[in-house]
Amino acid sequence: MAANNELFKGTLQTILLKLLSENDRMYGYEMTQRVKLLTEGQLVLKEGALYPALHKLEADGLVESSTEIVDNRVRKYYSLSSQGQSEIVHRLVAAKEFIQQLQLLLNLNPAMN
Amino acid sequence: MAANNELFKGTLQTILLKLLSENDRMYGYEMTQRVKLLTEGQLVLKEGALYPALHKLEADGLVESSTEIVDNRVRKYYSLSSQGQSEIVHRLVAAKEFIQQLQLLLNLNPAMN
DNA sequence: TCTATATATATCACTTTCTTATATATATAG
DNA sequence: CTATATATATAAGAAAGTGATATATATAGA
Repeated sequence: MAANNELFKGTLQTILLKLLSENDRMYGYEMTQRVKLLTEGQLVLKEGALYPALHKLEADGLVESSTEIVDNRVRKYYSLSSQGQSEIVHRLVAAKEFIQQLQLLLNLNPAMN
Repeated sequence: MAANNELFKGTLQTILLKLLSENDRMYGYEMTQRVKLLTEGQLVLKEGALYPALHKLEADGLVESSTEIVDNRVRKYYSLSSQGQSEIVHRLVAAKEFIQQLQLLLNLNPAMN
């Protein structure tokens, strides 16, 4: 998933849910482009990570999908389920705590920049 | 490794190297206690993650170990190798970038707290 | 015309890294 | 006698990535 480091392991689902919480509906390829744009090319979502992750989120009931034909190509739109909407709230709290603990352990607190 | 979330996947090696960069020498059990103390019990290093990680760091030449008998019990001290000392610098840069990108993607920027 | 690239999704073999459980051993507290 | 703390180690299994491959359409360029 990550372009240059291993640290993003475990964060992909949260990133995808967050994208969907802001965009109502998105398709996989669109997510890869959005992330690339937001991180200025530093983080590249690979298909081998992305699609299985989306399938798992759907199997777990956190997202719903619908397939459409656009420009003669198959496109699969995802959106947050109601369960996914409550789940992303918890995931963001967990992510925030994770970042704080990691900054603490690595002495990377924002105040020390 | 983590007490309550999956996000720490991939960060364990960096945390261990950082501990050793600050402490000259530490043994495994000591690291678990140190992390527990620093995170106020929120992050618990499990043995099944810790010891294999230390063995891997040693196999990769980033740490060195020496065994001692203390209080009649075996204790294995680890310290950074010279390679480990240069590696931790890069890992901390990568961790810092990782945190910034994650904050960006999840809208968890410090300024928004 | 052919090729490369972009768009778009999917799966599979493999690797890494974790969890959970088990094992061993000593010391101390109840 | 038992539980807990100290201390290290490994093994089976799960989860989540990487890298490669496959399929299909559209477009740009040589």
